[in-house]
Amino acid sequence: MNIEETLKLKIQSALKGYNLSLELSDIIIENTKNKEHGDYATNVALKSASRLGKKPRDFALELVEVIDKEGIEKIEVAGPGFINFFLKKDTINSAISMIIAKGDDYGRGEKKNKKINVEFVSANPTGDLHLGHARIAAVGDSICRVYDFAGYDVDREYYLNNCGNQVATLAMSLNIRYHQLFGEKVELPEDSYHAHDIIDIATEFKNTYGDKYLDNSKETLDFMMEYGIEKEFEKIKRDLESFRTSFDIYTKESDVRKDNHVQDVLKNKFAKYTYVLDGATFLKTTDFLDDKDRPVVKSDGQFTYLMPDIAYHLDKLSRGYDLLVDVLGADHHGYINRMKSALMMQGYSKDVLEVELVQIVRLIKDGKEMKMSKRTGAGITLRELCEDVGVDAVRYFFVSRAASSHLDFDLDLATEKSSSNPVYYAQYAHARLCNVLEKSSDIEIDLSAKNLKEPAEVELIKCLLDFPRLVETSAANREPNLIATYIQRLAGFVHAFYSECRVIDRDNLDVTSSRLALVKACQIVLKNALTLIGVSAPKKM
RNA sequence: GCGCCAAUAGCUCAACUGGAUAGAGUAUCUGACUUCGAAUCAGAGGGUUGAGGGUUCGAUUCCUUCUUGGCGCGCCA
Repeated sequence: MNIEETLKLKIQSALKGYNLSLELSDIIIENTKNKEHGDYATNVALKSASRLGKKPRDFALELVEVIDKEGIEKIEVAGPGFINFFLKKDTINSAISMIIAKGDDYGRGEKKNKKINVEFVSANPTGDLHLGHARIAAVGDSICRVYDFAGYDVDREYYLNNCGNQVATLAMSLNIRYHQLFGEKVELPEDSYHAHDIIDIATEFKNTYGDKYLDNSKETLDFMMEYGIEKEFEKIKRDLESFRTSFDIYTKESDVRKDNHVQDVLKNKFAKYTYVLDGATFLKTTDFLDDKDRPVVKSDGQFTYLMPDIAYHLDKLSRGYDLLVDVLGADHHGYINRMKSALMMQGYSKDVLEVELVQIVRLIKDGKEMKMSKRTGAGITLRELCEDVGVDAVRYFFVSRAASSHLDFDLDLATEKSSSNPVYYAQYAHARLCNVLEKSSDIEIDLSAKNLKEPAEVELIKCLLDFPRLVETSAANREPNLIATYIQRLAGFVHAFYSECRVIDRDNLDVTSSRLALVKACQIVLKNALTLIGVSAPKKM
């Protein structure tokens, strides 16, 4: 049981005599920003005084009388009616042994028995991943890590669009590049993929098959499409892997479409919500959340992207998830109400799908915005980014910003100043702690940590105690940036402690062994937090 | 025109989801290595939280009207 829980219980039992029926989760314990306000504070008196017809301050004073004071130095009422707790040093210090005992599991939440599917990246296999995908990958992967650590059952999924116009264009581009390699004077049309990787794949194709496929037949194009998709997708997976992002499930659009499944879904489940106009079939999404009805079958008989996508989301739900999360670029926001409407047609709540929008990243080079485009191949790829700036720095950069924040990525600044990336501040703190532990390996650690009393030490311990709650909040709101902010704060306290309190002092082993316990606890928490956002915790730098 | 997202220190971003004196980094200035790693620390300056109105004990946070910017508004995905 941690300190916050204990305080909540004390408050709850103090409230028993009043007719308030407050859940434990309604009682909010806050960290104080100011030492004069004690270690922790609660606003219950402010919140509920009016329901009892009392003045907040008076009610707070009443409560203080009946709260169990064990482990507490003193309780004060302040301001409009805050109740401030000043804890005994032992109470705070005792947290350290608990953290060390839990180790890698410190901060892990209890099992929630909630199955969540997070789909992210899902980029078309028509070219390299770029800057925007990097942000989505960093945010999506971190969300999954936080979910998992907080106690949710999470599956990471990638939806591979291997049907439709995009991949047909890929085949066409590949075919033309292939012909060009034989000296033919054919130009790439404007709307094909111009990036260099298509030439690489065409070259590989030529090296494998020679001139066997110069006939421009439909069979050849189909074969090239298969070939191109496979090569592109292999590349994507490899790049994501080196970005420390992996998936549990890959679903291909072709599998969703298999055996006329999409036709069946449309006919059997959506017939009453469709109508035909100008030869196309429309879905009445306006009956639910949308502002326009959406075409699901084009007048040429082909599905639009939406219909297989709907079938795909229904498939995910049929696998037993309590919640679907799609992490999408903000330019897809129009998509949300369409999909939710379709799911609602099948009786699902609109909340069964949550879409996490990640704002567009603008690439700045030489002080100017550089438009990224898969078609022209302009921009910077995830791979180049990792090579130039480093995986840790890139991930940290993206995760430390709220997904909703619009941000500019200045390439020159990122490469040139990568050494001033805040990630190194945290990693350095971790390396310093490891160094101390290594140098003192012969000294016994005092798990009771009874000799800690300096302000820098107390601040640090209280920061360590925040971690579990932070994990919960971060997961519940899908905000991994909270973890990054926490890491900065913790690293700050660690550095301050390091300079103020010398740890290893062989003439004073009592204090040394207590401080070593604190050092160990900090090292654990820092590492756990960094792992949550996919950043390494090095022992040396 | 309609919709979604945003606007906080010179710059890049926070603010525990409605709490007490709005905080970090960076940049500028001043100090600190004979000691566990100076990729660090201590300190200074820097704010009408885009503007107005509302809700209440209390608003950067919620509602509303503007302003500015980004992104959408296809039988593309």
